[in-house]
Amino acid sequence: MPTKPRSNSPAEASTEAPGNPCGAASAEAFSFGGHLTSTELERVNQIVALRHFDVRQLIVIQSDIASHRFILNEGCVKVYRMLADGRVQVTGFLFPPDFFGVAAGGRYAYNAEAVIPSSVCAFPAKDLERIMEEFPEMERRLLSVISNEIAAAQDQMLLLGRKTALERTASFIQGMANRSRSGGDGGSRVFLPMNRSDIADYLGLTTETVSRAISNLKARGVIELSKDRRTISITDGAALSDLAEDSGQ
Amino acid sequence: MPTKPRSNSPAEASTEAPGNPCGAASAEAFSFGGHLTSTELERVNQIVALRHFDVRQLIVIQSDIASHRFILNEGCVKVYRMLADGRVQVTGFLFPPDFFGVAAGGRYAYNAEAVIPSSVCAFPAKDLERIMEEFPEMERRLLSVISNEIAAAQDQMLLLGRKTALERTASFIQGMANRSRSGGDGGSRVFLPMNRSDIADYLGLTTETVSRAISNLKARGVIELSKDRRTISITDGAALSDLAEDSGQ
DNA sequence: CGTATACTTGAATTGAGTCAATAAGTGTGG
DNA sequence: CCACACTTATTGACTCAATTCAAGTATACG
Repeated sequence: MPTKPRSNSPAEASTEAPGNPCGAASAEAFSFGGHLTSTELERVNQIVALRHFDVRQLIVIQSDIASHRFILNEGCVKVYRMLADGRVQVTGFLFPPDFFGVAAGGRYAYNAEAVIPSSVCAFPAKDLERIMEEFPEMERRLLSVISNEIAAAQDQMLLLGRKTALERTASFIQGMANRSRSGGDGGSRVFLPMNRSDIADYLGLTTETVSRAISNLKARGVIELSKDRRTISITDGAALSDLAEDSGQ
Repeated sequence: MPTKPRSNSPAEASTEAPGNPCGAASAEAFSFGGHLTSTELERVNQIVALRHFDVRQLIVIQSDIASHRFILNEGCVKVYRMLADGRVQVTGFLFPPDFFGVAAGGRYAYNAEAVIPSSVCAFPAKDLERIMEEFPEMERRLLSVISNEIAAAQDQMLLLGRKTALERTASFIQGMANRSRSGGDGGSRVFLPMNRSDIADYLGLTTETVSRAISNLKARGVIELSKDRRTISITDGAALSDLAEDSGQ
């Protein structure tokens, strides 16, 4: 028996709302809390299906017809683009209860792949659209989610275009810390579910450079690394912020 | 008298729809064509105001309260972020009839500055919101516009994270050519309203590197430069596409 | 316990940046 | 129309941050 049992059965993933595999995730993602009647919520539940994905399994493929929209229920997903010769740029990491599957011109705009075993709630795009027409509240919330996504994309462009390797790595660690903080976790301990190669592809660097930058931060006394090197403790948050240079944010 | 007179008076900008300074721009941007009654259109016109901006004049400032939304009526606008030490990343160039002024958390997520003398239609955000509640059609259209913006942002992340200077420059020229093509212009001649420094800040390079890349493309016989170096003729579109590596698009 | 995978570290290379000079284009005023 | 200044763009020489190539080490896993 593995030390960290993973949820691979729909039964386990649906503990929060029996009969609705995605209750918690969908409600949280669309900020329904109290805004939908049980009838309305049931409407959403009718069309949702829970799907499981193993590590490195593709969830959506760029340029495929965008038949579904998704909410990440458990795990971590990387969103990325690829050039013909194999160069990869990860444009974002998703955590529960992130929404994805946005399309441009009826087709998915990116690849999405499970970074660790993950489960997602899948909504047929057509059904979701119909429900959105009924509940404009939902559409407005989606607009706000996507607006934030644009702001994040612009931050990432600034990082990729103008920051040094050390600054990129510091920004990444700080960003992950902010996410897990809002997710309820204590604060200065950050778990990184993705490997160095995924981080490198997100930061526009190589694995070696990411590794060197992390070692550099460790040597400066800004962070500490766990034995498995996937958990980072921030020991000097001020220094990390300085390096990250998050001016406007 | 200058050879290319610019429209600096509201009167000249409102030729298309007398009494409504932004008729053409707002209708086109929201894809109303035929979908709004004259009463509804009038509602939009009531709240719009035309504003003029000189070269390098700021239109919106990052982190200011996002009181207005805009549609570019004439000219060209650069959207950018800046680090504390002055490093700049241009996240996009806007052309008529692009929409901008999207906010995250009630505040503008970026700076926007006129690249050439420009005019914009300004809508008070509150009024626009109210109108959107009345006409969900508009909101859905905005959602689609923003979705495309995310796809473009991801393309740009791939460019900034993984493409060489030559590939970035080729991608930029091809992107500008696509824009002006859809804008009605013939095809292989592209006018670049922005200077090399703005291009460099968009591509995550320096002006020198952009200049070298353009010279390289010229030497390869892919493009030709006009005397004023702001108009590019694409002489080998296939070679340009190969260099740009626009896999999925 | 041994093998595979992931990560780190070192040395050499290189693409883009920096610094510096030149060239071309624009605008002004005589 | 020309001379001058000013801005913008190009080109060259050198530097450096990050990549590439190459070991080496640690951790996970069967």
